[in-house]
Amino acid sequence: MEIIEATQLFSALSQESRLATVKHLIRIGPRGAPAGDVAKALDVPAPTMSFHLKELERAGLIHARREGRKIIYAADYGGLRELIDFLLADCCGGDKRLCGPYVILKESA
Amino acid sequence: MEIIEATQLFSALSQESRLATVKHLIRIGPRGAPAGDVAKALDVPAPTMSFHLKELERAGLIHARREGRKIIYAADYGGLRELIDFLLADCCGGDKRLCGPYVILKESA
DNA sequence: TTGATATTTCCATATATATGGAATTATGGA
DNA sequence: TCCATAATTCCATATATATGGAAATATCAA
Repeated sequence: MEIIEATQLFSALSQESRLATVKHLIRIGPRGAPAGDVAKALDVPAPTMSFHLKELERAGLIHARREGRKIIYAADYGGLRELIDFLLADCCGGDKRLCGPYVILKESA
Repeated sequence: MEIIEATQLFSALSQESRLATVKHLIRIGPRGAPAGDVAKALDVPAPTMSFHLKELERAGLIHARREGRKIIYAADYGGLRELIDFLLADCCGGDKRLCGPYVILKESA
């Protein structure tokens, strides 16, 4: 992953509501949740939530689909894996002091 | 790790020069490098580099020590490990879709 | 159509971050 | 002391990000 792409991922996760959103959507699983439900769960006004959801989507950490009049957001596991892969492989270069307790069993996607 | 602490780590890594600095200092190893050398290596003016090094130090990703008239910066492996741990454990909660290829061999620090 | 619901876009405002030249502080050597 | 080196702080400026009310858009149901 290019360093510039990585900074965009980090930037997306550098805001409290957004990090909480990602955490929330991972917990919910692939089925996801409508924007309004996420806003309620995090106690954030709708326009603010909409802004943050767009940011996360732009970074490739979540994705959206329409279902009737609801827009369902769900975690994008690919984008999240890329970030973890970047930290463990690209950035840290398999350094034992960083990756010590983690072992890569197979090549990452 | 608290979600607010994690956003501070992500924020520190959300800037190109800073992420490159961390990568550079990890490569160099625990001995570290003086501020001026890092600035030259990344082709960044001294005051700008100083600003970014402070940000990284504040986040706990690097640390500084004086050696004569030089100030030596080195990667803080603890801070970096916390971030990886947060992503794999706290945030993703051991979700197979995210942690799939990684295995935690022992409890993290 | 009309109305209710779901979400987004618009936009003014506030706050935070990044940049780098000039001046300042700190250290060591002659 | 005087000079050169190393790094920081100061500060003006530029840019980016966050916030949320009001208005606009989209969908469905009666």
